[in-house]
Amino acid sequence: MEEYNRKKIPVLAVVGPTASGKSRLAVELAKRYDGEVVSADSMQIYKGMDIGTAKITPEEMCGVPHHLIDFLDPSESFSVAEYVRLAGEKIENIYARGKLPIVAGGTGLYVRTLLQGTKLTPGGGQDPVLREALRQKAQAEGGGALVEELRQFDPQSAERIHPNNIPRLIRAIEIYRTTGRTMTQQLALSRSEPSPYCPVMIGLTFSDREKLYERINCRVDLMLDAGLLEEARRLFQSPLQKATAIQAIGYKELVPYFAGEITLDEAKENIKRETRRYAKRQMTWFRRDPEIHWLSVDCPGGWAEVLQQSTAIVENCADLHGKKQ
RNA sequence: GCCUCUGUAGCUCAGUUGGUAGAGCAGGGGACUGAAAAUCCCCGUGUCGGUGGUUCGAUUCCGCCCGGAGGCA
Repeated sequence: MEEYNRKKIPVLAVVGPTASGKSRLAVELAKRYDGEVVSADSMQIYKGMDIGTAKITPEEMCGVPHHLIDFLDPSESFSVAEYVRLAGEKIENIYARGKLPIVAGGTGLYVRTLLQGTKLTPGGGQDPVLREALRQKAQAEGGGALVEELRQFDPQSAERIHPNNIPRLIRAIEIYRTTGRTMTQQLALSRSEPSPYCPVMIGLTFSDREKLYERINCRVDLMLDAGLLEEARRLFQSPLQKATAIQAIGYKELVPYFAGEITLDEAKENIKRETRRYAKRQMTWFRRDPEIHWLSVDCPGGWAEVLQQSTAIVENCADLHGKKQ
């Protein structure tokens, strides 16, 4: 077992809800342990979306190399599969150079899929035409119709996915139609190989949810002050269509304001509310993982204590910091 | 000072011809394998302002007190 783990790549991961200080902690730990940061954030990948995604600035990076940030045009779509592939390459490369890979980000799906070593078949079946057809079918006949269609070949998924969750139903059908494999089979297949990583995870949280929300509210105000409106205007000038970027909180809530349908204050409140809900969903995602070492950002000892605890966690894992001897 | 209206969930309000109450929003919990900052599921006990009285029983009726809003002086 020990021998087996040796082969795995040690990875430090910093997760948690938005505005909890992940980026900052990742940089601190990278400086201390000669690491490089691999972002796990589905929106910070986009160029030109800096303020609204709270993207780390070059100054804040303190010279620590950051990967998978700021490299894609907002009109391009992206997916977990691409993320896992790119992040895997980065991690291997960082490790090969004798440095510590630090995965930091709040996109639970990305973090889990990457670190669990989920195997996603290359080119694994996307069919925009089929998607559209299924979407129309759902609209005309309801989600139940998709459930029935899915039941024909994948009764397990038909049972598992709620009839109202149209995108998931579409995806389950799409997998089968394009690969010949059912989603159930695909899930089993993707878990068939052990993860190539040996992750140590630190989760940042708040003992008091209100504190988190105050921080979020405050940060949204700062974003507006920093020029979020201009950034959003620029973003919506380009044709985004169905790109991932239009889902970004902080931007999509401004659309009705630009259209003159709501006031700026209303839009601002909407951004705050959506961010709060997002943070809650992130917590749900990460809480489920028993491997995470949780640290409270609002602990009595403050940031210094968080840092101290974090280093204790790293020191505790020989693979992370002792690999160079 | 007098008169009228009003005080019910964090907020805005329903409601109970007297048998201790329910919507929307906010909020909470959960799911999550190719758009995930997305998508979806579940969750409503609160001194019915306080205090006396009538009553088998009061949040509901009556008195007084306290807090709002308006009107007359």
